[in-house]
Formats: sequence, C-alpha cells, structure tokens
Amino acid sequence: MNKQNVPDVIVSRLPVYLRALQRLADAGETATSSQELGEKVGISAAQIRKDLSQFGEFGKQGTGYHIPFLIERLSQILHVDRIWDVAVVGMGDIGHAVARYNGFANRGFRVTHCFDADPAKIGKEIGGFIILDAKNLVEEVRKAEIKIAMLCVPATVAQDVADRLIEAGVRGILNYAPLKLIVPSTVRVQHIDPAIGMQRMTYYFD
Amino acid sequence: MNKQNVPDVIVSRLPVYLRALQRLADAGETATSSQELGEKVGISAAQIRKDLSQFGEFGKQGTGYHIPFLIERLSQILHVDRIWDVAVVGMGDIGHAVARYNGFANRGFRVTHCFDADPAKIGKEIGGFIILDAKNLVEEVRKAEIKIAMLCVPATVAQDVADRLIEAGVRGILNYAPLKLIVPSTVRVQHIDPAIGMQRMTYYFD
DNA sequence: TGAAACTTGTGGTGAATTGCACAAAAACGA
DNA sequence: TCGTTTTTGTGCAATTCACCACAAGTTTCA
Repeated sequence: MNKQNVPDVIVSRLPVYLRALQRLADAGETATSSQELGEKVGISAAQIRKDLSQFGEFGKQGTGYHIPFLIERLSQILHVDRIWDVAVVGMGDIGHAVARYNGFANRGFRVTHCFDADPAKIGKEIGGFIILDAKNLVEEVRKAEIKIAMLCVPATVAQDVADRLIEAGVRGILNYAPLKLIVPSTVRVQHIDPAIGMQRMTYYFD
Repeated sequence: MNKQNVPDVIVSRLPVYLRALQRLADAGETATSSQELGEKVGISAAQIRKDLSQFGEFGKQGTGYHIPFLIERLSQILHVDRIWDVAVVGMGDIGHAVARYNGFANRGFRVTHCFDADPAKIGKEIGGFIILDAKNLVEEVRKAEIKIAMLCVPATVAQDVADRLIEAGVRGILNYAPLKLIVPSTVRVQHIDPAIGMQRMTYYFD
C-alpha cells in the first residue's frame, strides 16, 4: 500500500481497470474474474492480479472479484471517491469540447471554471458556465482551490499559462498543447495529442 | 531498418521527437544535439541516440543532428511524408472539435470526411465539410481509400462502427470512446480518454 | 460428502528496457 | 598544427517489467 513503491506503469493501468469495471457494473454485473477483466481491457489476467495485489487482496479464490467492492477500492486508491473541480483554460474548439464533455460523469471530475484571454469570448456562456477572464486566472483558481486544469491554449502561450496555473496551486495538468511542459516534480502532466497518436499508427502502414 | 525488430515503445517516441524537431525548425534552428532534444522532450540523450540508431546514423559526431534532414527521415519512417485522409465518425462535441482541429497541419493528416447517424446533423456543414450519412460509411470510406478514422461516437455503438470502418479498409483508429475496441491484429488502435489521464494524476494527490 | 472446476495471490524466471561509459570522429581555437 | 571540446553510436550492465506456473482457497455438482 506504500505509494512510493508502486511503479508508474501500474498506476497508469488502474484507471483502465476502473473504467471497465464501471461498464460491467452499468451492465448489471456484480462479479468478475481477472480472466474476464483481462479480455475487456486487453491485459493478461496474471498482470491484473499482480497489479491489484500491490494494494491489497481484493479477490476471493474460486469466485473472483466483487465488482462494487473493487470499484470502491480502486476509486479510493485513485482518489476519485470524490469530485475534483477542474478548470479549462483556452476556449477554442478543444476547450469548448472538453468543457462540455459529458464523459467525466461518475469518474471523479467536473468542470467548474472556464477561462479565455479573448475579450470577445469573456462573459459568453458555454455549457452552463460563464467564460472568465484569463487575467484573473491565478486569483480565481486559488480561491476555488482547483487542483486540476485542462490546458487548451495555443502552444505559444502554453508554458506561461501552465506556470500561472501552478502558481495558483494546480497540481495536475491535462495538456492539449503540442509541446512538453516544464513543471516542478510536484506537478503531474498528462499529454494528449491526436497527431502523435496517429503517427504512432502510420508507422505500421505500408 | 527492419520494421519487425523495432519495439513499439521506440516507435511511440518517434512522433514526440518529430514534433519537437518541427518546433525547433519553426523557430529557425537548423541543428540540435541529443542533449538539447532530450531536454525538450523529457527523455535522456542516450535514449534518443539509441532510438534513432535503430533506423540509421542520422547524426554527426561533434555536430549533432541537422534538423531538416532528421525531420525528413523521421517523416519517412513514420510515413507522414505524405498526407493521409482521415474520416471523423460521430459529430458530437468531440467529433466537432477534432474535425475542426488545426493541429494536423504539416503533421501528415487532414480530415476529409465527416459522418453522423443523426438525421438532424446529416447535410449540415462543419469546418467546410458536409456531414455524411453514417449509413453510407463503408461505401464512402472504401471509395475514398481512407485508412485512418477518428471514432467519436458513444460507447454503445463504438464497436459496431469500428467493425464497419475496418470492413471499409481502415487500418488505424483513434478511439475517443471510453472502451477497448476488439480489432484484428492488422488494425492499430490508439485510445484517447481524458478521464483516464486525469485519474493517472489524482493517484498522486493527497 | 467428495471430487472436479475455478480463481486468486505470488515466487521465480526470462525478456525487455533503460542507463552508463567510452572509443571514435568532427569542430574549434590558440 | 595540435590539443581541447563536443557529440555520436554502441557494447555492456543494471534495472524494470511481464509472464509462467502452482499452492491454496472457494464453489459447484453429483
């Protein structure tokens, strides 16, 4: 259960397990096995058992895993047994889409703040939120105690905005800008770049 | 240069190198070193040299790498020394955003076809394209010889749409639906799920 | 009841990946 | 010209990671 000892590669798989379990639960299932779960997520059964064993003994021999219980434990481990408020910065096409994204429901997140620097956009409404002036980003994010941000600004200003988010207390950034952010080791970054995903596929094409 | 022998993990880093090199080129730079590139992408210099050496000797001792040449070679290796036509299926918020995404410019891709099954959306224009009827997906995709698709439909129909894309000749799918697709080994899938990215960060939060 | 069928958690093993260190080559400067 | 600096490509070592196999616990069913 010691956080220091769990490799990143294992942590990165836990959300995948959780997502599959929630789909099973939604389908009315109450029990599963490492075998079945492995087929759903494309990971070997042995791998799943070993990953989960890092955090405790959640299964029962002969029976497998009780889905609601495993969901509860994984949610606790991943700290999504609560709702995290999220700020979206940059209200272009991507920011617009993620702000309205309904895929966060029951997964631990909700967008509560949207920012943009463009005067033409400030004050407009998107998905029930008023777009706030990016000038007040540090102040607003700090006041709302937001720890997670989605960065949807152009690459040219991404590092600057990231610095200000961190100054405001943000500890995790989902980065849609096509560059690597330089952040302190206390801050986590996840990169999302569709073009990189596509280039990882075209390599294998003729 | 043998494709079979290059591990996936190395291939997955090449687009990251390419992206950083293109940024350097845009900034007017013509030369770089594994050291400098490593700092830009957050990967050790030795790792970068070893990765590149899988495909040839692109650098020169004492000098480093000539950026335009390395961009050219990496583009060839990743098969983005051409433009791939891309189909977007599902014109919800995400599909809308990726169809209009301008981050593909100069990275080997352009959206040419948009599909949706909703009669209210069919025929409407998005980013210069008319939304086509998903009923004709197989026929249209095959006719246009499209090999890459972005899947932005709800999870409930994602597998079915993926099957039809593959039937139509698609060999790579960028999947925004929150589930693992079952595909033949000849087809590549890249998953994009913002919630999973965020849960990979909250694990490390208190 | 008892045997057969399942399934977990884990020790051991082999493979894959990363990091280190250095020879060799090129550039630079005095 | 010649020593110093820079940098690549790579053999080797160390680490990390994934997989196999099995004892032990549980359920099922005759």
